Amino acid sequence: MATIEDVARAAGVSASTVSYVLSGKRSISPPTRRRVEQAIAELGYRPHMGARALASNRTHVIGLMAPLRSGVDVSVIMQFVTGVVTRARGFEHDVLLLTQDDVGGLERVAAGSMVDAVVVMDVEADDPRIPVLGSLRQPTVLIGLPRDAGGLSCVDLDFEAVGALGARHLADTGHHDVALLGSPPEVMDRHTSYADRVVRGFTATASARGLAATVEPCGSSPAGAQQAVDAVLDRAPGTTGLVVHNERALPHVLAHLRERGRVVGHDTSVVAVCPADVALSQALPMTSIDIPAELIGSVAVEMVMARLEGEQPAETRLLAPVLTERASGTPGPAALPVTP
Amino acid sequence: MATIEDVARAAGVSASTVSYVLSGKRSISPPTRRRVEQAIAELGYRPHMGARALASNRTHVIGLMAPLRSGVDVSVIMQFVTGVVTRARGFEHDVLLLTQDDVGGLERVAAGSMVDAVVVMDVEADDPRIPVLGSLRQPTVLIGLPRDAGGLSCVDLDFEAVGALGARHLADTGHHDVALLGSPPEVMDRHTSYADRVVRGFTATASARGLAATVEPCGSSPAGAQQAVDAVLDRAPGTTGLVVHNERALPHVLAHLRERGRVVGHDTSVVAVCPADVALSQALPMTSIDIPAELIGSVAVEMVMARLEGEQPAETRLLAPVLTERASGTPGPAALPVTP
DNA sequence: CGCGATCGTCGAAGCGTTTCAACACGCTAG
DNA sequence: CTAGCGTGTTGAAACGCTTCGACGATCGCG
Repeated sequence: MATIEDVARAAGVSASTVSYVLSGKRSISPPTRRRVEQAIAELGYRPHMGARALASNRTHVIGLMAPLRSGVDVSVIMQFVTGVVTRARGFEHDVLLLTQDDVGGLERVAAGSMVDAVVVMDVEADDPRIPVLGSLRQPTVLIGLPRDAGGLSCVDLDFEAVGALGARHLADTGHHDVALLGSPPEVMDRHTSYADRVVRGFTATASARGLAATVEPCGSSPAGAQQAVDAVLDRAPGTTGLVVHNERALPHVLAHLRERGRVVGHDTSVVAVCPADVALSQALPMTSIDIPAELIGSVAVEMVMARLEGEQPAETRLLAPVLTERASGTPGPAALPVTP
Repeated sequence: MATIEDVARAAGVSASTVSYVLSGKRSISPPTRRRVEQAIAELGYRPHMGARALASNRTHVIGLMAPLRSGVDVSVIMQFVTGVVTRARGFEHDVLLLTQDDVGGLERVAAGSMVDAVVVMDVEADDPRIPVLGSLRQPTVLIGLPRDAGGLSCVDLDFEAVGALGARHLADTGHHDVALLGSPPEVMDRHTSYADRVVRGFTATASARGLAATVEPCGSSPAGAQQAVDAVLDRAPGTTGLVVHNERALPHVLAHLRERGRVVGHDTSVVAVCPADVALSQALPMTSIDIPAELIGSVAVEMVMARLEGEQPAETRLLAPVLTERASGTPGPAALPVTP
């Protein structure tokens, strides 16, 4: 491997000059710059990142902690990761991947100076990683909204607004009896931040609009979905509008609604909360509230990068949800007052 | 941050002694070792990985190139990644994540000595990354089976055996008219290695067993699945046994078979080729040939690690597929010779 | 015409490890 | 009693880069 010295020699300059050509931190005369650049090209020189990190205290790597256990909303996770990696590359950074359960890993890579900054996904209401993150010297951004961010920056979809938007849309299209099929029971019980927030937004807006609202957790398996649908339809048979916030259960919910004689998009409205591609790959194109996971990932990187330059104060950014109408929506009873 | 010098001072030894305690490359007397370990604990010392990489030429990081574009078999990809990261941690290594399209990234991280080794996922029959990988000084393992590995090591599920196993199972359970619903047309056309191999194994074994076999690409969308099912059933209405090798299309294939009056697990046998968790989360628990993605990922790491120590010759490992019978299988006509 | 400012370049001092050669010490064997 | 050996420890030299301070040259200006 060619070193900076080799390049310097080939270009007839000193190593520091080469370094300045590379970093642009000092002005270099055009002819010198040209000679250096040519030498770099000829030798195929690549700076040794370890040496660079040692000298400059910058690794050009950011750590990303992602929930790799398969199961929950895989495609959302992939999109987060894609957003993070892609945006990081835009800042000339690479991404070191940590698994969710490897809590010690955060301390390890941070204290070992393997990363310049850290992004953590899937943060829960009372996340045990928050104190750890607070003690790192690297800037940190959380994807998710913990109860107490402990002075850390956060970014997330505004899930409370998601719930509200779902309820509002159903109300606006004439539904009166509505239900939210939420996350799996275990997620609900864990009080994963987003699950609670959706419920809160949904029930608040439903009651403000005078709707009769039911909330039911919903397992991701066919059986779980069936059970949830049954629970809602048995308890409130008049339900005509549903918000479904469980990507994996969605197909099974649709299937079971059908089995119970409901025709989605005709006598029953379903609003899915999921990434657009998932909404489109159902049996019926779903009216949905998008989870812009890739965008959130890239915003997270931007925030963390900003903190890597100047000292920014902690900040929380909640992205406004957007609803797209597709085939699974239909006017509810109140929209057709004359029909019995 | 405490440095190795701080630790040395606190323990009353030299820096090199601390280094040897850490690496175990030289014997250290028990009392000294104890003092050093205590100093490390007290100071919360963590070696600076950049410095270590510079001095030792080992980063303790492996590069992983993964197809992050969401869409194709997300859960399989996640499981690969999980397998790689988890196993790498077992070897005290971390994982740097590269996206599939960032071909230059390979050269960048390798030449910049950011990684000790590279694992590349989703390798195609004629993959443009192979020549690049061949020129790296770091050991490399491909997940997938290119036409010409160019002297690189590979690991993959034996997809030819998968196709054969599917056909054999259907033959053994008495089916005569069988079909393979394969990957999406674009994947087939790209001659992605595994798609071709499944087809080859399936048709060869089917014809060896005297079956009438149809092969049909199958898009992942509801429409694509429907079309594929229609194509098979229209062309060969007597088909009673299906192998489906498309995780995303699977639910739609099942739904459409049902719409066409087929009762899977009763008059029609379906063997899914997919990870076990996907097989279990269908409307009906699927008889399936597992794609042990996590295992493959961890094997890839083991291979690359072996190459990091001694010089191993290139090697190709194909994992034997395993079929698990569940509810979607049923005896075919030949198994009931007396019934008309 | 001389003076200070500006520009481009350089030498050297780190950055925090690893590792090699060497050394001190206490033993054993001759 | 000493030569020789093994064991545990050390000092110093890398590793490849960044960056600070300094220096000579060039320039504008009074």
